[in-house]
Amino acid sequence: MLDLAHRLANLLEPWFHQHQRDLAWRRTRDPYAIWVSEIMLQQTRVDTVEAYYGRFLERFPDVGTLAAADESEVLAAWSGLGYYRRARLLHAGARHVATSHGGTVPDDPELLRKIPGVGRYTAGAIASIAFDRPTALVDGNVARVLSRLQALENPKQQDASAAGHWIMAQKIVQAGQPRVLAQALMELGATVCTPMGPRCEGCPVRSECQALAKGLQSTIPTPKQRAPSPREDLWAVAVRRNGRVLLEQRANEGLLGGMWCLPLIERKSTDRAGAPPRVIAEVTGVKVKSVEALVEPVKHVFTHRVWMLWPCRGEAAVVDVPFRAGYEDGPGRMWIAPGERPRGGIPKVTEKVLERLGY
DNA sequence: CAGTCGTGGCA
DNA sequence: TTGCCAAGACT
Repeated sequence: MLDLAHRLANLLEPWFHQHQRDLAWRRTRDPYAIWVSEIMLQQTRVDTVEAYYGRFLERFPDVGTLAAADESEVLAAWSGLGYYRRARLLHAGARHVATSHGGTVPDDPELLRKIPGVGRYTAGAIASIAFDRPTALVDGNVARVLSRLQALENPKQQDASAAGHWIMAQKIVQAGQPRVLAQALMELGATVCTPMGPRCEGCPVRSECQALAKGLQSTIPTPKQRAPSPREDLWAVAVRRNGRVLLEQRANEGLLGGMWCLPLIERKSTDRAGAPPRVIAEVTGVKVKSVEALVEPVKHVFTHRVWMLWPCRGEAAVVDVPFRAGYEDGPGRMWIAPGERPRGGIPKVTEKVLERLGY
């Protein structure tokens, strides 16, 4: 009698060959391309990634190109994809591989793990998918599949960090073709063993599923409770000068680190006519002669907070003074005309506000 | 180790 | 409309 891992492997391999989705990153065995896809896919839906993956690889076709690029170019290519630290870590990772491995992505999980932005999951994914090395990988999909298969009702055992999952995943990927089984486990979680309304009728491993046998397929894993997102009301200040508006690059650390945004100023319940000119001058270094507030705020929901951005225009007191070349105004400051954008990264939230303001 | 970090789609 | 959450890494 085969053990569970081998029975699962024997069921998953033919199922994956027949039912896998046709995804761009499955049409290559280039470890660099697979690495890029894994970083993009972190906490991000397949449909979203598909819009970025091809363009990114055209612009940065190999490790050397990415390593040689400016960070601003990388962030520009990542704009709109979110979790921008991933892009900066990927860039740092490319430089690490270029420097320490001569531009060749290593196949050893221990070495992969040393690449910036590559954690335990991604190291396992690259090793197993790109190099067909039997290396465990547990993401949200795999954790859910394995939790249901074994009817694990303890939330600590359900988490992707649970030791039991990594042991089981290791046994499964080495019970057949690692490249196939690694993707099959995730594909099953993404298309059949979904968080809500799992399609157990079409599941290749339903005969092995203890959750289904107990009728627990919809209650495992236990939904995690999240703290409510605090709401922040901010003025999004469009300081205008000669028809251009000032953008500033945010600090490298923290939310939207390194991205280009309008200056943001805390909006107190007392002021409604716009950000106080004195505060605008303090924050931007530009004196404004008048401020005009728009009526409707732009709502932007992050994972852990909600921004209510209140656009307001401030006309610079000094006009008709020529800009410097390129309209750059010192490091991290730039004046843009309507339809124009800085070299670097622009988050969606900035695009939303600029559009509202007619830029 | 619990918190941080974007965005969009869907029930 | 609101809430949930999707191929995690890092601190």
